[in-house]
Amino acid sequence: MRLSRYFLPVLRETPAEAQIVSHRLMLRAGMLRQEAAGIYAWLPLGHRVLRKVEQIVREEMDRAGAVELLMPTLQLADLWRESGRYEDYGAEMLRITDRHERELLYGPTNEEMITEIFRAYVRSYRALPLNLYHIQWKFRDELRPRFGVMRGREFLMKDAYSFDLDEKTGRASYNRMFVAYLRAFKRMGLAAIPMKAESGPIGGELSHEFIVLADTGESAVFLDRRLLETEVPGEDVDYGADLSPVVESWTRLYAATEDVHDAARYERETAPGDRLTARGIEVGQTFFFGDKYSAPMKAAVAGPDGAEVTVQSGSYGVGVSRLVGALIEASHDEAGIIWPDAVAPFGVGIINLRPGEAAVDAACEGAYAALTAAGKEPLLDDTVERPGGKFATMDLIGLPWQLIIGPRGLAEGVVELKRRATGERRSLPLDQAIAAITG
RNA sequence: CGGAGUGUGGCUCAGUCUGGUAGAGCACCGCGUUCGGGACGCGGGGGUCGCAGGUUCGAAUCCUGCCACUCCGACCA
Repeated sequence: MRLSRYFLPVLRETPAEAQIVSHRLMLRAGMLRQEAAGIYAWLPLGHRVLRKVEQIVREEMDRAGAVELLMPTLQLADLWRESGRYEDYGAEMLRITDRHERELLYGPTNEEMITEIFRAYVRSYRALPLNLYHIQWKFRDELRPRFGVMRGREFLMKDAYSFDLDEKTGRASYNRMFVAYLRAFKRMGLAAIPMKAESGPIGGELSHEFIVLADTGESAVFLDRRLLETEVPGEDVDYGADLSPVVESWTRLYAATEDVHDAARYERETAPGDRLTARGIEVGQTFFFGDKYSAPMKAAVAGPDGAEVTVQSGSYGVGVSRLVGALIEASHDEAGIIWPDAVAPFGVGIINLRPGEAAVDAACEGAYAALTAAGKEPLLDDTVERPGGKFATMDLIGLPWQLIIGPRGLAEGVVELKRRATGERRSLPLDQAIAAITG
């Protein structure tokens, strides 16, 4: 992408409404525009990151055997009356009436709808286990939206739903999602720790919150620091195998958010040197809730003996839009965002220090073509502007690499290569710089 | 929903107390000089001052009502 043809409205000053660093940086870096309290337009740069995060989640869900579909944002109230949640959900649910006086709602989650879809088609235990997921916008009319995309009212969520014949296979499905989450967050460059959770309005007894550690996190967490070294399965993980040893390795050490923290247990189960008090951001939650929805909504299949069996279910959410904020909270400095490679909106920023000067333009175009061909998604700053602004903008938007090309360097046969994360700068010939980036 | 606060050009804000021709910096457009880490000069465009009533010769400013947004708290992916 050429910056002169792109849409990147960066701000030099911080909009007054933004209090936390991810919100400030998203607004300043031209990623986000607030349209109403807790409702945002994702501008091109933000949209690219959102899509990358979404794609990593999708790939790991698919790898774990989940099957993607897409359910609507609007749902019929009648469906929610079946589960009894229409009244339970309260004012947080956005309720809508259509022209026929039909009661609708903007979905805050999709347990009811997926159960309705499941029961309409699945009749045999042979179709199990089944895990269906979608990545769709949700709406929860929060009392007080805040922290930008971290607590919006409208947010993009991946939600998966597992269906199994019995509790044992249901727990195996739960474990597959647990491992998929470990992998997805790791790929994004995040340290996300699963912590035992209360299940809240979703229901059920087995549940974990996945918490990203960041100094600016919204809640305090207490954990055994050895969790930071616990291994995450590689992409060759066998989802057909028993994954309980992996889950066990992540759940046997103490880790709790402040609302469920048990100080006495913490002292009993951790050595003083292993205790770590930190702050965290919840980016995902897994639930196994048995027949909480399948029983009232009559989702059952014929078992091997022909008798009808109510299915066992779980649901598994990842806050995709929230993750973009969490990534920034976990990785930034005074100058701006520092994107982990896997989710960076562009792989490398090329700064043309003298647009219009033939030799510089030619070098930039050459680098642009080579990096594009190598799949590095370069963003070429070919705008005519003060060079200082170019450097600050590139730092702000946080691309992993910066390739700085100007007449002075070219006269000596070199360009400058900067690694955003470390600030390391090197002068070297263009072809070597490209080789370093494409690694 | 309890408490506190803010609405003035795209952004940050002054002006409101004490009513009298809407301002500054940044951003934007033009010309020129510049050009290697948020340049400079000259010229220019852009705002029914959140909305609606009211008071007044005259309202961004005073009064009433409403709306939006933000912060603290309780609640939440």
